[in-house]
Amino acid sequence: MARPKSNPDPERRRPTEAECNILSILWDRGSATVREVYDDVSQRQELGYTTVLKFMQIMTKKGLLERDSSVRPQVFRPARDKADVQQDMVGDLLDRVFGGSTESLVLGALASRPSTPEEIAKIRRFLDEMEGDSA
Amino acid sequence: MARPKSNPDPERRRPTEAECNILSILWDRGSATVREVYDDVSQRQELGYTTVLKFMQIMTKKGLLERDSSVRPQVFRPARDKADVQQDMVGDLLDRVFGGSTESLVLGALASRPSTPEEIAKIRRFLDEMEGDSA
DNA sequence: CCTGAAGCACGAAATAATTCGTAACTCGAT
DNA sequence: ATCGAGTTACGAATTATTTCGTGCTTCAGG
Repeated sequence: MARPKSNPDPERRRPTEAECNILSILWDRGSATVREVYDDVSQRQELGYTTVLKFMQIMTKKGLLERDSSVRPQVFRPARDKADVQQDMVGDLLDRVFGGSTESLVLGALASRPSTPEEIAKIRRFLDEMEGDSA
Repeated sequence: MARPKSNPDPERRRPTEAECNILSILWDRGSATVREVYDDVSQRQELGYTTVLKFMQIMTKKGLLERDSSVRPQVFRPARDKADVQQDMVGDLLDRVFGGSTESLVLGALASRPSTPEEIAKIRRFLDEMEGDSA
């Protein structure tokens, strides 16, 4: 029963919640050993060392991370640019929850957090740039 | 092994992907029977009737839907406002993927889709309103 | 009242995600 | 060469998600 859904495109795989936590750290550091990621994660979450290791192994298999096994404590780094993945994920949410309406999403984002005038100004500036390019 | 994570707050549960599909329909219609949701979903996805029913039962248990069993084909409706849930979900993504940076998210959203000048104008108008309120 | 089509509840199977334990491996200090 | 601490691989348990099948219930038409 329960025929599995057709194998999803490995390139288009979105990181899960736990994977996002690890990716954030890797994006900040550029690269890191399991121990380094573990120490970082541990500051806000109780999680075993081997759990973090396992995640990073899975993520490597999924193509989210790359691994350098030539050095002794092996070093991992993100396989994709932060901005790329972020864009994929927001695009995903856009389709799944906001019916593709960018305004609704932006509106929701702004409403979900108290935004400072500086942030608003930055967004405005970005809108200007967009129009400048397209016009 | 694998101690389960502490039971998540049922109020703060985010709908899964399949649940989002059904919620979208319910938000559009206001309320609907399983048959109606099934007919709608079926137009773009091959999915059994009882599958849809099961989802809606689970969603009711999770508090995402409310059910009126007093009428014959029972009628379901969303338990929470679309805007509320959307806001929760975008807030979630904001924290998990964008490090809480609203500009980054908005920027990513705009970059992920070709936006029309009309959309940009609407967003700008919304920014105006926000500043008007807070100032 | 009887019956068949539609509705509904329940359980179960398959996959994905989360979390460790254990055991094998590696390497610098003795 | 050896030993112990840190590293890595592997498998397994548990929960969540997705997907139906089966069988009971209900009600409108005869």
